[in-house]
Amino acid sequence: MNIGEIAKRAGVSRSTVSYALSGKRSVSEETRRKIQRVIDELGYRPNASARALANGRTSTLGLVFPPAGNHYTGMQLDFIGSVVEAAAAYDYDVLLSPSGMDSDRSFQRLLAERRVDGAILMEIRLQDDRVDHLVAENFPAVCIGRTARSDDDWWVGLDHTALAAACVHHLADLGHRRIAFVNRPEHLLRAGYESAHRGLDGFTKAAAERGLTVRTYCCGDDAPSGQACMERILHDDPATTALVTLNEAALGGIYRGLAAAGRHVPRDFSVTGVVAARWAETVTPQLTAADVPAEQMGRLAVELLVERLDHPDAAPRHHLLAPPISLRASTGPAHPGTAA
Amino acid sequence: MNIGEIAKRAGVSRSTVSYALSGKRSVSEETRRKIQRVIDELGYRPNASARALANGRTSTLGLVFPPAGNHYTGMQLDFIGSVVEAAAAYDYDVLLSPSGMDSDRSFQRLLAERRVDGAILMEIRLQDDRVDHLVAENFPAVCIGRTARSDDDWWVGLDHTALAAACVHHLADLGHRRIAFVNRPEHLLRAGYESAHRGLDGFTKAAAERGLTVRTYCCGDDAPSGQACMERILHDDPATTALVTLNEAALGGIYRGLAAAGRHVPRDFSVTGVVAARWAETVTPQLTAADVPAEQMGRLAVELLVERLDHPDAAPRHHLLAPPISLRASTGPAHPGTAA
DNA sequence: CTCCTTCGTCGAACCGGTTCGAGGGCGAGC
DNA sequence: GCTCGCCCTCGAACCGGTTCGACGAAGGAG
Repeated sequence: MNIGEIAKRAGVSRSTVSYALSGKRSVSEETRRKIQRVIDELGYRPNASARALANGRTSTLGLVFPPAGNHYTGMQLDFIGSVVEAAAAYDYDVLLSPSGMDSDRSFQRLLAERRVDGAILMEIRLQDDRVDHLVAENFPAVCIGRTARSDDDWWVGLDHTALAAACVHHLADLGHRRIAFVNRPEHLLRAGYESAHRGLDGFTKAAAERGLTVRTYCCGDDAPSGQACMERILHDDPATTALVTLNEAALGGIYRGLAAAGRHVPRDFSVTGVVAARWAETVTPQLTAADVPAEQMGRLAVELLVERLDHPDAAPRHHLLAPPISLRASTGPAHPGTAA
Repeated sequence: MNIGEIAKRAGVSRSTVSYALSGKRSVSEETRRKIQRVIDELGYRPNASARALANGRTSTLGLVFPPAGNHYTGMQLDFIGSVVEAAAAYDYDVLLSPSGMDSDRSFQRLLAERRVDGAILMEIRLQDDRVDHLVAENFPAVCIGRTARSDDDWWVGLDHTALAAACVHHLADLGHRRIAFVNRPEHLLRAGYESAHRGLDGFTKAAAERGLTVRTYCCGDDAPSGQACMERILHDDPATTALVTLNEAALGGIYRGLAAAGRHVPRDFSVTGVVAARWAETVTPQLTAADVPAEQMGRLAVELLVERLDHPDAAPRHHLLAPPISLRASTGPAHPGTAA
């Protein structure tokens, strides 16, 4: 039942049981065995709440992500999985908190009620009140993504600017001159989501550098939106021969839109973007893309957070990742007849 | 800081502050306002661990799912999202526990250390030690899926037998005579996962009823495995004209395998199965399938669990769902020339 | 033989809430 | 005017651990 019960049955005091379990003071071998036997018999495990209250640590990490109203993307899901696994390796549990908006109830619960020792934030915005709030309180947190001013903060991020630019250069090298950009949904762009902004930035600058003609689009996070977006692209400029996308969930729809328009990938039209490998391999032809290393990022985020928890005064650290483009089957040279 | 600090500044006792917050005893309007002002000034929120210790409830639900080593399927991910959202509506947090195996460390933590008030289990096996254990302890839990003996238990499940059978009948009605079944990976089947078993059962019985020639396959949870499996199917019996699958993650590979073999869907080959709508819509042509209502199931699981927590002696309840087949574009009449 | 350590154990206080029983103040009823 | 009862409020105990200071016994040094 509780530690007092164990103590009574072992004929020792509560504190001795506690020391036997924690090893923070020496306990005679004989006493330790006596206690251990009682514990094994009763299947005793110390109560987590009591322990958390006494030593001020909950052994739980918070994972803060936007509410699922708009479905999760595969990338977000991969993050969740890898964070949970990595946390388990450090003996931390993970508490999920669907808190997109600033200072909402769920977020407050996590922090102010001290349910978690630290937090990992997903879907960061360039100006993010949640992050500002955490930084101001010096609360141990690590972001997956980074805000506009991120030098003195803890995060693991993708270099979306460089990745989008790499996609543009890849297409330009293949001879494409008129390309489109399919971004995340418009409300996310307006809200300032960093991947949407930096990706768009990288795309636009690289395209200007290479003198390409571009159009940029926002697209809902689902297949039907992807198809509609593809139709719009071909309607707006039928001479478009390639696109770059950050929108994983729209990918299936984009492919369908191309098929419906009679464009063969990659002969008539090239598609590339920033997408986790397992999703890039789902479509046919498989997508040439900068593979988002979601698992690695989740693991790194946990490692950083654990380090920050163990060394409260450590200097901020971060990892900026820029995976190379994996050449698969969705891009090819611009068709001479099609190029404008 | 803590309730004592609030009490001191408001000039009352700690118990009065507690009652003012909980409303379990009446507090004069004046005192209440005084306390509230101090709380607002200091931004006080009661410590969750202390509260949990005192009243024996953590306001947290555990979500037990298999470790991500084998990646999550879209369905699992939809469950996680909907469970978290539904739980938030009832003021519960959700603690994730990656515990596929019986009685492993993470599972023990949740239960024995009383980190959660109740648990939701995913990926149930026909004989499931975890479930037996929970039932034996009368621990408040709800399964997404059901064991072999499930009458006196709490669960939300899909009628996989009926769904697989419905798929078979749909194909038989279209004139298909030689069909295949693509199941979840073999190790899951061997481990006794209920969806794999019941789905296979329903498929086999319905096919026998209709006098169809069948082959059944296990297939890894990813696109490359799906493609390999498709190749095997066409190699083993080139006259196969349709298949039924429970394996969402393999779907993209199955389509690719068909394309590689020059089989057009649905003209030359029909594909159907049990898949969440948003994934069925991702492939081209869109999949005719029994749409797994993942969101509804997650919500129902939380509702059942909350009810069980509120009424510890309530009789077991469950929901068996059998969504109809949504006709999309991946099935068609057996081609006269192709049918054996 | 005495003094001083060291080792093992214990009791008590504490973490920050909740809850119970008791008691003070005040108005109503007789 | 006294008593009864109600409304508020308070102090103390409790939830189940951890941790600190103290203390008795055993052992080594002088």
